Amino acid sequence: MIVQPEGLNEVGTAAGPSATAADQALERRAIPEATVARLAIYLRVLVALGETGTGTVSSESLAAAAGVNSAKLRKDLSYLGSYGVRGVGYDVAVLTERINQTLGLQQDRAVALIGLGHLGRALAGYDGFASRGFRIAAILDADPAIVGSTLRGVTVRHVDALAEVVAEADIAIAVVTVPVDAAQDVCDRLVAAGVTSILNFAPTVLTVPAHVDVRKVDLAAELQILSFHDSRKSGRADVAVGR
Amino acid sequence: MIVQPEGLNEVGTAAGPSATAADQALERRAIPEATVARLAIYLRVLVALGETGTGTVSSESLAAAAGVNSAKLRKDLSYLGSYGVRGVGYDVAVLTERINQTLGLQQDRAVALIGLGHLGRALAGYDGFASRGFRIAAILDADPAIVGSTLRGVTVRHVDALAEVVAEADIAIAVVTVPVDAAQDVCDRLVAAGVTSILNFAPTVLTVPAHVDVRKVDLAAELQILSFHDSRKSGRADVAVGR
DNA sequence: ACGATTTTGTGAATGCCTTCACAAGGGCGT
DNA sequence: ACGCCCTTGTGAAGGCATTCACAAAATCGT
Repeated sequence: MIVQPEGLNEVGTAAGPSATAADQALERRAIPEATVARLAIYLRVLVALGETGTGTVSSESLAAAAGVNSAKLRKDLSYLGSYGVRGVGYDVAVLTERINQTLGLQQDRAVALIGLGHLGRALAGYDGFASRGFRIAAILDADPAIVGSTLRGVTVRHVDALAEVVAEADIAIAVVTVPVDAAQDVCDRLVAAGVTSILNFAPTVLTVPAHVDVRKVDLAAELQILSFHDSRKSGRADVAVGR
Repeated sequence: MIVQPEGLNEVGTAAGPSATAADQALERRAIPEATVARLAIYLRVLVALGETGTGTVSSESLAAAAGVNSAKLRKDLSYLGSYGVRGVGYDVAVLTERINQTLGLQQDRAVALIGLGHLGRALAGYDGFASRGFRIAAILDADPAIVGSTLRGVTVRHVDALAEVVAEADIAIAVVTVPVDAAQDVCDRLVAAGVTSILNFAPTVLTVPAHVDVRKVDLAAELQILSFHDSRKSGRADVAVGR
């Protein structure tokens, strides 16, 4: 049972009902948020298929591998255009490329990592970022003891130099792993420096202007959601207690 | 989960003498998945308010602090019963307690952590778990070099002992931070051992029986979603390239 | 060349979630 | 006590997202 609706993450983009005809032509139909989230999954499966030498794949089997039903997958892909062949399926290489393009993964992107605690270090060492075109171009922290040290070829800078660092490396995406108390402040500075996308691991709601996207990863909340479902399965102890 | 048991969907309105008191106490209305995810956020805000000594809070200000609109918040809370006072607001302590109860957070829960790489270590050291009633009761890894060492008072066991460890500590929730290739195998073993809720950090789709809940945290996917929105903001370079 | 077979792409139907808008309820001042 | 003001709780409406189900391609075998 896969309990994961839209859950915690929300992107606040007001993509807008006000698209011009030119925009329409250039952009195709607006891609639903739920579809974007799944494209990333399809992409991973496609890359894996490509590595095994698979040339084409049907919506049925691609959907199975991605854990969704095939109608949904086909509808998702239809937002990208018509890239399948009836009676055959999708060309793995072509579709991979098309999704990469749609997600804007063709250029590699400079990412700043703010906060080098346990989690920050773990993320710095996570191959999944680099291998998908996200290059950690800057690491910032507030602790003078680690500023100046080098991690994965990147020198740790002080968070007070945030504006310069962001400008130098042309950074648009930041990953925030600072303590809760510092999160909104760091966030404000990032926004002021021109960052437009933030992945927030601090367990707090960040307030940002409308043009900035925030996605939140909230580990404790994830466990609490599991706890909710779990307590409903086993005996309903909570109900016995409560009125 | 979305089991949707009895047909109590159409809740009798305030005046309606519909369900018996016993029914109310046992079942309540089914809580939408989207609401459950937000309860965790409300809870965090409420706890913070409680610490500042705030006694009551209106839906308007609680909603603002949680980053949602007030109608949504009120509807969410209405699934838990009627705990507000018109003209006044919600009692912070009462509501905190009620959400804790709903999420099944009154008992503390034993969690197993499988995989002690960078991310696993970071999670082991994360206070947010322990402080919310999730006790890391077991740590497992496949590397003989670290099996036997102690982390945060817990001795690392070999992943082959998974079944015994789960049984000993009565574990229902597992956090999986093993490499992709090992994830499905570990998952299968967890399920066989009786674990019913899994938080998966490995970037792969886990296949599980219907009675098991899986939630996935996919860091690379999060960045890709940000990338999508980002590339639509800045100049639309991808569209210029692509057809 | 053509029908059988496969699989896509998509209108239509359905269902879930959010938002609106307001009646009902509760406290407070006079 | 009474009326005013505030805020909840919730029907109803509106929007998205998912699922259904089938016509429209495209291949393959004969």
